[in-house]
Amino acid sequence: MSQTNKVAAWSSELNLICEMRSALSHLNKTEKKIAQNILADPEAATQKSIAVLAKNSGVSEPSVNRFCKRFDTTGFPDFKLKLAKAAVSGIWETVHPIKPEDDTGKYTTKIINNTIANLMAFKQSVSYQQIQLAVDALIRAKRIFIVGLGGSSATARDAECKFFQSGLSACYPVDLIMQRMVASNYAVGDLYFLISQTGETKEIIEVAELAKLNNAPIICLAPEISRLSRLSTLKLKIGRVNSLDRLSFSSQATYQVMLDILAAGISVQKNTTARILNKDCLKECYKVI
Amino acid sequence: MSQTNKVAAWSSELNLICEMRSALSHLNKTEKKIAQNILADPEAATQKSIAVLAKNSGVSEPSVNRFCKRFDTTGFPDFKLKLAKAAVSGIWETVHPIKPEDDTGKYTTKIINNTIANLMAFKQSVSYQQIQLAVDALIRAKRIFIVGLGGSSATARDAECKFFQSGLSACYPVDLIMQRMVASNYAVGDLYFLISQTGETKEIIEVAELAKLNNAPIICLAPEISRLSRLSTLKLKIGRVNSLDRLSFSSQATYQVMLDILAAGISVQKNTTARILNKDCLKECYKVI
DNA sequence: CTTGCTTTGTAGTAAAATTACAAAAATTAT
DNA sequence: ATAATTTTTGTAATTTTACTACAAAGCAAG
Repeated sequence: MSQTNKVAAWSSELNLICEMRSALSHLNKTEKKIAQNILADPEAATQKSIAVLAKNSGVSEPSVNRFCKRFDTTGFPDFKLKLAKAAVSGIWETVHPIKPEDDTGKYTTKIINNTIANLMAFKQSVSYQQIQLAVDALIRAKRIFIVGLGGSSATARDAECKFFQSGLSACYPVDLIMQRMVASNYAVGDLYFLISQTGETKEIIEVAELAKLNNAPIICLAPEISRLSRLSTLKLKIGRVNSLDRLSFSSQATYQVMLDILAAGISVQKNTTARILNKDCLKECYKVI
Repeated sequence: MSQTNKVAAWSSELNLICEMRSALSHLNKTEKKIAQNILADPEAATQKSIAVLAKNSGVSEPSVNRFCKRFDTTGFPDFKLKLAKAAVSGIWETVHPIKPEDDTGKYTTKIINNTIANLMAFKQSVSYQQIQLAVDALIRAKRIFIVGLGGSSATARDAECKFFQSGLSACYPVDLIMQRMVASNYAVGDLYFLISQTGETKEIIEVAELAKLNNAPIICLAPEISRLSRLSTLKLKIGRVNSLDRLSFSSQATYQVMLDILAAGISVQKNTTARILNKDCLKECYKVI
């Protein structure tokens, strides 16, 4: 049967919505009607019965049922289940802004939820390859210089701690003059790790440009579309769900998590794990901290 | 109906599996049987019919149906749908330790999931009253001195930024000598905000003791059972899900979120929101950063 | 234009979920 | 302790929902 082959071609496992999208052009008119109806609002489709969906699409119930089975599902209920799973990522995209009239409980849960939403979005969009490349570069580097200004200065300090704890030679020069000095005195083996929430701050771009003059490798933690990103060799992009709304910094936590990931990667790759996982050693570490 | 009230208490919005977990203790035996059966393998439960699930749990079908309705769903199919959504994220699971053999994808998702798990736990355990008290104290204070050492120094810096942006006079003295100076020169209106992941670091306890000598108010961000906590006037405790395992810092993000919450609270309460929410002003801020 | 194939819909069937009601258990008052 | 009341649980019937078999319509090739 030619249909069975088609099925194999469509089904990929990961995301039913994506599958439907990409299959759309290969579908005949009845199937297309159904697909379009579902894709118009997948979330809503998960709440409908087969009868409603069939009527809305202008086709018969068995057509819908057959449609479902072609997407590697056992039937309509199973299809809805998989559709719901696929739609999940979208659910987290709604970020609740904090309002002046919110009470303590309200803004507290909102902030936590927003942070979780950002992390979920991050989980979807994160590129393992980029992380792998960054970890490799960090381990290979003889010296790592971290720069972050204003709100990102805390993140920069955080990076310094975490990289250092993972056994790398990381340094975060606090003042701007030192930062410029560091950037313009590039030596082979140096690596610049630049952090910015906007990727547009004048001073950090200056630092990047100075480093660039020496063809130094630059890793940046910044929005994808930004001047800083364009100047960098390796971009660790973080898709921000939330708006510019300053009352919810929730995307900043994502930056921190990215650092956690890099630190874990470094430790794993350097096989320093054994030493680090040792509890006694841990307590030693904490004493120092 | 007392049941309807119960429902309100359980349902939270985010994750059905988490809700079930936390509700477990308030459930009667029939409900508990069902809950445990589902929680044993939520993914599998989404594939079962109400009849199978009822039989497996050793209860009747209507009991399962009633159980579902108590969790803010319209019935069994809706429940399964929400369960599938919750199961897809994989975040309900108890923290996964990072292993040396983990590949990039593995440790990346593990760290993100762990962080989310920590945030979920935090959401459950957080005390609005404590936050309210902390916000009040911070606003009332003439000067806020923040201290954090080692891994917490980044958090301290973060606190400085966020409090300052919310319009408070916050200062984070970087070196230990300055910290001691600040602690021993208490003036009326001063407030000490001490951060520590362990609550046991010698130097920060020293700072706390110096402040204590002058009967200064101390807010601490530290584990509940710790020396630092005992020395403090107001304790912002953060329940940590994860172990001492240094490879997953995931609890640190929770500290940052706590700061976000406090900053939001300060802004909301000071009614500075109008100014801050103004986009142009925001861009100005970012330029500076 | 007709034969054979594919696609779509109708009607009936099976399964699943829900409701109404009754029995059992637990709680309270006497 | 026991009867009365409330709550909880289960049985059986009902309703809804999804599926299957089959027939009609549409389409392509001979």
